[in-house]
Amino acid sequence: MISSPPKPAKPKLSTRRRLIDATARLFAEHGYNGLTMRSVAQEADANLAAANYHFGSKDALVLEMLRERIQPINKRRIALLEEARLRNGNVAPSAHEIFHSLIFPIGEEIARSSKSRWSLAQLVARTFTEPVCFIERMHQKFFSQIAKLYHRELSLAFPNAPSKEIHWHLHLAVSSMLGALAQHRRLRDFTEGVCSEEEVGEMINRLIGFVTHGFINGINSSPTE
Amino acid sequence: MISSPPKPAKPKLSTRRRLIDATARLFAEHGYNGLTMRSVAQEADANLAAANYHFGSKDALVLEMLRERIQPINKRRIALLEEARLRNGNVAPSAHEIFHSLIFPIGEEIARSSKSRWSLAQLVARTFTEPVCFIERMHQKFFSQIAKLYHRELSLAFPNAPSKEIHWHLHLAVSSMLGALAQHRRLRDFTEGVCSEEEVGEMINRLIGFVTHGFINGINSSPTE
DNA sequence: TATTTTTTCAAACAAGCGTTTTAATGATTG
DNA sequence: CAATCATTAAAACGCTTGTTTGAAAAAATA
Repeated sequence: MISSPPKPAKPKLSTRRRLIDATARLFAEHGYNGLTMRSVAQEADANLAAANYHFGSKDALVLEMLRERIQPINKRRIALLEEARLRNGNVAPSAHEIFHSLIFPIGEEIARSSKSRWSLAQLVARTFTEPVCFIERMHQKFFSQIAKLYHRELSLAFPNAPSKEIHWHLHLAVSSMLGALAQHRRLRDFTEGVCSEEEVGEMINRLIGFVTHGFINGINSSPTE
Repeated sequence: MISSPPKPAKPKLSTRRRLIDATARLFAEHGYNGLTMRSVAQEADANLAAANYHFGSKDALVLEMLRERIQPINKRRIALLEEARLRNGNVAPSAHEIFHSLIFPIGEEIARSSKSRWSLAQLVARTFTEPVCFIERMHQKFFSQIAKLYHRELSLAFPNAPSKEIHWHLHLAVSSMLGALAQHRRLRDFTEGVCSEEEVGEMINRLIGFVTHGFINGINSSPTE
């Protein structure tokens, strides 16, 4: 009897794949400086030299991980904006639709990556709070055009609002989103156990409403151009 | 002719003082892991061993710096709340007054520390985003009672709102505040030069309005108890 | 199967880290 | 002045960091 070779229950992913995933987990939890090549190797069940072999350096490894994680979110944002535009018959999307398209894709990704649920929230937030300068450069590369896009979109939704006011309140809205993502893991402690981190959907929906109202009221209570 | 001994233009502050100030600057800029004892010594123009001599360890040094910087802000918050209560004749302060008391003291401190203006904003924000666990513990120690106080205050202002809703939206408000402080230094980049980090007062006032409206609308558009 | 090419592995490297030590200096007190 | 204390200073400690090396193993190609 020729037995087929026993397939391992877990067909091991490629070393490269495991390295990137381990990097994402550890970066989200410990930040750039707290992430070490040795901890990545251990978490990925790989050799210490593997990461340098596949990516060249720690910087390149983290950069590749961030690119892989962030780009799908940005593409989804643009798709949702386009959807809203079509649904309205080429009329400018509302503030709520705009901020929905900005924030909702993050909730989708958090829900998709079922294991270690809200680590992606931390990851996105850490991208903005990390003091390491090369990450700042990366952030600019990935987000500056998105920022421009949303400013344009909001200018269409609020044609009478001065450009500077839109800049100000978009900045506040984005900052609030990042703050909420970064603080999400402290939700239970902060609320004395009343609210749970499990309710990611709740958080995302409330956050969308929060920044939408904050933005609208800020724009309306400011001098028109 | 006996000349009086030439007084140095800058009467050097105590080593301890210089170490704490240098720690504040470097912690705000580089975070806990990016701050090294050697960089502190250099920034403070002191010997490497001085920090260990005066504070015992890196942890103790950072902790003492945070305590010194944060406690005045919290005292001012409580004082402003008390002021509002007296002004209203013991009637519960409004949401705007409550969030004003929460956020305004930070703007005052930023304005007071004229040099390196918004580094205090980063410092406060970093307290919440640092992954190092002992800082998390410190945060809990300093802020958990403040959080309880504000929840109580908001419950008085919105007697019909369910406690959980107040928890949720207070969390969002605090997260927004921290996000805005953390992102403040990117204001100019984010807005393509339209808004400047110099306008700290502008930022604080807009932020107070932003979270107040976000909070009120969030509470009002949620089911009453 | 023989021969490249790619990937893994253990070991070592120099550099930077927080901390400690020991001696020298300065200030304070008797 | 002498003696005690607090502070500064330079050097070293053990440890961890990112990266490199050279040989072994695996995979791919011919």
